[in-house]
Amino acid sequence: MSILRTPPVAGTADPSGLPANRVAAGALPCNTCAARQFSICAPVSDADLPHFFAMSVKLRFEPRRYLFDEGDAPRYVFSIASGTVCLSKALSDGRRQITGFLFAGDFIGLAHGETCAYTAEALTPVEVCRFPRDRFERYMTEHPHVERRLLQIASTELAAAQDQMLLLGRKTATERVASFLIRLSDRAVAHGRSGNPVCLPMTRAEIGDYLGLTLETVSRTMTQLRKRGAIDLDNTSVVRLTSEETLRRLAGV
Amino acid sequence: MSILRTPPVAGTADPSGLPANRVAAGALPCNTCAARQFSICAPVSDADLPHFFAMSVKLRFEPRRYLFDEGDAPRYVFSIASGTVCLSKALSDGRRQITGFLFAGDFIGLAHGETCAYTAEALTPVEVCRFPRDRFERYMTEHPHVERRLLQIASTELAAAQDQMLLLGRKTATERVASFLIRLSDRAVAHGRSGNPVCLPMTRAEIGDYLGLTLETVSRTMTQLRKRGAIDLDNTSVVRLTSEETLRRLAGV
DNA sequence: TGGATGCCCTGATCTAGGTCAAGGCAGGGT
DNA sequence: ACCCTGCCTTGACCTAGATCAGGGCATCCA
Repeated sequence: MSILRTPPVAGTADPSGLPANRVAAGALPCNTCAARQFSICAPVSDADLPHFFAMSVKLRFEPRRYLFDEGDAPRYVFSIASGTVCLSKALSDGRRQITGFLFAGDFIGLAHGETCAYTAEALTPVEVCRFPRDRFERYMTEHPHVERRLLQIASTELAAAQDQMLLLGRKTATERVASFLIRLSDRAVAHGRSGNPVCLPMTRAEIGDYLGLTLETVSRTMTQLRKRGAIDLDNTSVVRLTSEETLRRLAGV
Repeated sequence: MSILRTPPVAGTADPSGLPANRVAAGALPCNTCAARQFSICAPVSDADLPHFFAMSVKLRFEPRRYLFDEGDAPRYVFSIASGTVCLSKALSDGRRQITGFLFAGDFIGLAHGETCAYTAEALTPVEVCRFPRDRFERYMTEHPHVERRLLQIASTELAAAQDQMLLLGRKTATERVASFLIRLSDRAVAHGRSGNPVCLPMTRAEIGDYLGLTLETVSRTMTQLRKRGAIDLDNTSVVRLTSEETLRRLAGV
């Protein structure tokens, strides 16, 4: 696995040219960060934001780059500013399970023990704020609001994981794909974007690795949903939900 | 679903006969609770234990009783003192996925939103300490050590959930059953008990609902593991791991 | 302009595990 | 002593989805 790991590409997010962790308070990029309100930083007070921000470095990862790999020492935690990341676990023969797709506002760094429990890979160009794990934990200890927020995040993640177990253990291929499209749509709405033309910033193979199916089955199921009048494909990565009701029924509760 | 719900049976755990939440500090059942060191109460200081304990009621649930049901208002959180509980989610047609088996020391109450996200059912006679959710949260706010501990628990649960997604999405039936037996064995060891004759306090159907298989496949796979020399069945609910190495190999990483 | 590459779709065939059915065995009640 | 019930096992058969294979269509680069 770790052979596949590629080093991160340093970002250029701070237009001031100053080192990312030494920015004047008034010019904090956080103030214009679209992901802020959905992020771990949401409960950080304006007064404390410079201090919080000072712990971080903003980085950019190109598609197919790894933020970290299963088995690495967990030195950092991340908050996604933009782009799509997938988390995955692999078996030694190459079979893998994607455990989640993450978007702007999502936090990466839970569930690690002595080593990283999963791989985090950029699927699109990704911008993240990266925090050293130990400093982040110290900060949390001193700022219970942030710790409380992280507990909420963990709790939400856990509920999502349980939903996914139900999907993987008991749903049919049609139900899986329909559920997946609905979740993406609902998530877009929750983040204030349109839920209807749903963007799929991942390949059919990646969807398959998320849904416990092969890419062929994902593809076949998509055309089947199209023929049933539930969706329409503008191109392979933009899905219009022509009948959300049909889709929700096919998703099977 | 909620039709199935049965009311809890009040416990008789406190031999003093006093109401469970009014016990003298010196006589705290916590002091002799075998589960204490593995529980949410582990980080509670001895000095604070009476206060913590005063929030709780000790209850006993008989097999097949529900602690709560998917969709209920989440009024309580629980710490298991003894017995086995399963958490599950169901589809409207009856298919269900067990998302976890819980034992002495485990905490129940994460991952709920407005309503309970899953059903909790006693598989054996179960003793729990039950805390009102709101009082428990207030206590946490005032005792960061407990909140920190809950975050650790949530993080561990999340890692386990991701393992389970890999199992459900990508492992074969043999790998699933072998992984399951190994996990039970490892967990017993982690709790200071013997890892080798593994007890299965759940039925084949329940194992199937946990592993995304049918009870027939679980049964067939067990006899296959027996024929391969990996395990031996003393009776249907006690498994001896005759070759742990074979079993770990069959579990596939 | 013409490969080369990466994704996607679709058809033919295969198989792991599901479904259906029958029988065994232990424990509990009368 | 007998039945009933719940659980487990095993056999015969079936099917959803995997596997294998081929072809299409963008995008990129020489």
